[in-house]
Amino acid sequence: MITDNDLPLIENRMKELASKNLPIVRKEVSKKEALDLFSGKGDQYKVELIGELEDGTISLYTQGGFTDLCRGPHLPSTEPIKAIKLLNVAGAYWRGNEKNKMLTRIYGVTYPRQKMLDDYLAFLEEARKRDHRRIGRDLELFTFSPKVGMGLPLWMPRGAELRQNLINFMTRVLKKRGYTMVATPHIGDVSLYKTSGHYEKYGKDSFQPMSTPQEGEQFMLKPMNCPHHCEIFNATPKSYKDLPLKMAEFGTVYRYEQSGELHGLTRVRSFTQDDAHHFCRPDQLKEEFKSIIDLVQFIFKAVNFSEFTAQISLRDPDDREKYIGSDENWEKAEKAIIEAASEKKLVTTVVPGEAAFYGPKLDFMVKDAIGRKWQLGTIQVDYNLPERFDLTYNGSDNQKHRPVMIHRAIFGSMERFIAVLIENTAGKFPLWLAPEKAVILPISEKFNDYAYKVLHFLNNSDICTLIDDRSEKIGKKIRDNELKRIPYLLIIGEKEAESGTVSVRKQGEGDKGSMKLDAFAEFITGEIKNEIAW
RNA sequence: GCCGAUGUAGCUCAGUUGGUCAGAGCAGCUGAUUUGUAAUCUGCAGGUCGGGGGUUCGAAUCCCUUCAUCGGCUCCA
Repeated sequence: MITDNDLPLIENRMKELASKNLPIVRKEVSKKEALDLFSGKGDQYKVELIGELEDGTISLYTQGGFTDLCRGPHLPSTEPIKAIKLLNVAGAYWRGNEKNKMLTRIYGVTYPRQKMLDDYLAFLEEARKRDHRRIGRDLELFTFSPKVGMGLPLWMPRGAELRQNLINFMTRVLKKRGYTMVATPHIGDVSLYKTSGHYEKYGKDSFQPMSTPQEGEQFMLKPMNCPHHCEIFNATPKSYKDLPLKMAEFGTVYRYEQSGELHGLTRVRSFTQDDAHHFCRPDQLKEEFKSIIDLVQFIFKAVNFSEFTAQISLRDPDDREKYIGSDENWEKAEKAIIEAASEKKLVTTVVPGEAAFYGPKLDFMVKDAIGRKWQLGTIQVDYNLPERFDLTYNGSDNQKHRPVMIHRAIFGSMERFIAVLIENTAGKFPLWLAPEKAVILPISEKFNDYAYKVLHFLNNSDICTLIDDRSEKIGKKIRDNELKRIPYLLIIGEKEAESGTVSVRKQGEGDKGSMKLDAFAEFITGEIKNEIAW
């Protein structure tokens, strides 16, 4: 068994071999030769791989006394290998299938120069400081409690304020874009999810249904909002004039995740989606889809996520059993996504086999501090739920027609979005998102009266402000509040009290001079408007 | 769930081969100080060393087990 303790030994051996400047030689062999070679070595895994390769495409690489099966390419020799660091060891299922045996995989990096490796390791070190779990604790944004349960985040006051700022912003944007807000319960009858198909697909791997003591009704914790929204759609007759109908909810959902899957706020068992469903006519599908891409771009720009990637997830053509719905509808849905993305000039990668079981999707990913990609926004076309819930509208021909549904989330979930936001900003949130915009620092207790007047004035002006009236020296207060990443520090002493001003210090930038109190309030309000207006 | 690692006060960490080893700094509370742009001083309080079991005269230290966390794998409606 290999453990972390073995890594230095292996690393030294690698460096030793690299310094020998061994040539690495490629040789193409027949399938039979390859099979003979590796079965002779008793290498069952290589033999398995070779068995699936085409004769004539098999290449071997030899370095010193070691010969390996590999498609290549390889370095011409070990000469360029100058700097090696083995990072960790982890289990990995053979060929990525959890039904297979788990092998041991060693992760490492190498660079042609030691300086480049050092830079990378320094980057990893810096990235650890931006870990949202660490910042979340230091800035008192969120926490977890074993008593509440793993994977169930608790939003602390400052985190809840931040979260609410995002929700308020999104709500304003949605209303401007013609969405209507709804609200639905956290549980739903099992039959709801049987109708939707989720029970059959995920029922066994979910939190199990709870039942009422007298009636024996069966309820599930809501794992998604769409079935509830379908029932709202169904509650009143719909006309083609009502479409597209865009129904939005900040809906909290609960999903069972395996214990090893949980990860800070990015992978949790309870999370709040900024969920919405567009119910539209088939001919409106592409336009609706494009409008959502536009919304994603708008929101991501607002929070400075300039480096996102977009992925189109299609059905696995070799495994149609995994999916529900007709081939015809799948083809229509996939075509609509591809065309919409192309017409919006979105750079995408297409990945077969990654679709949801009911439809293809377009996902937007943003990286965390150490470069892991997380799915945030998602747009999914769905012909199935409208069938299953028998959703209809009256067309201009006075006939019943079936709408198409688009599921979409922009943030994805508040939890994951904020995690990525924290890692991308290192906790230095833009003013409009910051839990508190300013903190007042009186030089001494003598100025507390004026300081509290300032506090009340700002809070009454909808500028969330704190006061630090501890009997500490001003340098200490500045340090502590800088570390809390509060955007503006307002220093108040004799001069300010006499002139009705505040001395403004911007987080991370230092002294900005003094301003009249009302001018400061206007300035802050203006800054926030600038940040989220465009 | 699987593989590996980690788990000492709220946080960051010390604790030699098992034997006054339960400690420090920061945070907290006291008192003093009333301070002009990134750490004022004093005192106090805080931990059944993740939980449980075992080995031993004796366990934070060794073994087993369990829980949680971290890095991956798998999964992700």
